[in-house]
Amino acid sequence: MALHDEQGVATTTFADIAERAGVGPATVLRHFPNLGSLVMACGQHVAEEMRPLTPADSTRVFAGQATTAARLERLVSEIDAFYERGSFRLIAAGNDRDRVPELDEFLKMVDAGLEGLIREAIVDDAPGDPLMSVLMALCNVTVWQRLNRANLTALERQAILMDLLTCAMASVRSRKPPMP
Amino acid sequence: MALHDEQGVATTTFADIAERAGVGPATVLRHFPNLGSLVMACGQHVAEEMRPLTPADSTRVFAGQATTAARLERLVSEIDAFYERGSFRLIAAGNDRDRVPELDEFLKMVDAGLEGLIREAIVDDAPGDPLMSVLMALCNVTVWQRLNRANLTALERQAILMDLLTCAMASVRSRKPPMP
DNA sequence: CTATTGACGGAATAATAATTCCGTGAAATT
DNA sequence: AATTTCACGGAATTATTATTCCGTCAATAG
Repeated sequence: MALHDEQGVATTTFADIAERAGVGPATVLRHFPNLGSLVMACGQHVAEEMRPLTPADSTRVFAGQATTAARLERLVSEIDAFYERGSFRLIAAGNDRDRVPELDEFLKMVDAGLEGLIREAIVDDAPGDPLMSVLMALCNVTVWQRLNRANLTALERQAILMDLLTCAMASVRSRKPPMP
Repeated sequence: MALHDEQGVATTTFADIAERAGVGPATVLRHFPNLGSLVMACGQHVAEEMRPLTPADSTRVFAGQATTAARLERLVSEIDAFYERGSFRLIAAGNDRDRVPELDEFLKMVDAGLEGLIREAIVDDAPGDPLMSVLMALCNVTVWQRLNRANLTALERQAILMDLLTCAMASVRSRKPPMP
C-alpha cells in the first residue's frame, strides 16, 4: 500500500514490493499470484481507512434532520471528511482504473455508495436522473481536490459546496417544470 | 493519435504504432526517438483539433459583453464547446500525466489558458485566489463529463453551469467581506 | 529424535517492449 | 551511367518485469 501511494499502482513492480517487504519476489507472488489479487487484498485495508460512504450511513448521518437543507448540510460535512480521508487514493486509483479492473470495480462501488447517500439526503424532492448527475458532478473528488487546494478553511469549503448543491437543485428544478 | 485514443498513451507500444502505420518499428523510432518526442508531435495536432482556450480568445469571446453575467454566459458556451471537442483526450491525457511529463506540461498549459480566460470574464469583480479556485473546480473537465453524461441538452447543460458559476461567485464573496 | 510439511527466496526462464544494427533499394547528384 | 545519400525495416540485442523452479530451513507432527 505504501508503494502504491508513493508511485502509483500500475507502475509498482513485484520486485519493488518484495524489496520493500524485505522478502524475495517469489514470496510476494505466492501470496498474490497476480496484480489483481494484490489489489483486492490492499482494497480491504484501503476501504477500512477510507470508510467509503454508503446509504447504510444514512441513519447515522441524517438522524433527526427533518429538512432537505439540514440533511444536505450533514451530507456535505460527511463528504468533506470522506475526501479528507481518501481523496489521495481515489485519485491514484482513478489514474489506473482502466489498467486494473479491480480498481475500476472499487471506484464504481464507492461511486454507487455516494450516489445512494445523496439520494437519501434529497429523498423528499423526488430526485430525477439529471439532478442526480449534477449533484454527483459537484461531489466529485476532483472538485473537492481543487477546493481543497484553495486558500479555504474546511468550514468555508463546506459552506461553498453546500451553496453549490443548493443552487444546483434550484437550477435543475427550474428547468424541468413538473408534468401537468 | 488513433492508437492513443483507443488504448491510452502509456499502454501503446512502439510496435503497435509501427504495425498500424504499416512500417517497421525501427522507422517509428527514427522519427520519434522516445515517447516524449512522439507525444510532443501528436500534441501539435491534438492542440489544433482541440483549440484550447486562452486569454487570447478574450476579445473574440467577450466582444461587446459589458456585464460580468453576459461574459460568463459566453464563457460557459465556449467551455462547453471546448470540452465537446476535447474532453475525451483531456481525460486520457490526465490518466497518464504522471507517467509522461509531456502530457503533464500540456495539461498545465491548457489549465493555465482556461484560468486566464476565466479571469478575463470576471475581471470587474477583482477575482481573489479562492474564487478562482472554485471557478476552476466547476469548469473542470470531469464536472463537464458528468454533466454531459446526464440526460441534458447542451443548452440545459450550459444553463446549469452558468447558474453554478454565478452561485459560486456570490457564495465566495459573501464569505470574504471586503477589507475595511 | 526423525520425518514431514510448507513457506521462503535466489536463480533461472519466459514474456514483453525498447533500442540498435546493418543490409537493401530508391531517389538524388555528379 | 556511376556514385552518393538516406530512409527503410527485418533481425538481433538489451532492458525490464513477470513467472517458475528447486534447494533450504524452520516449525510441527509422529
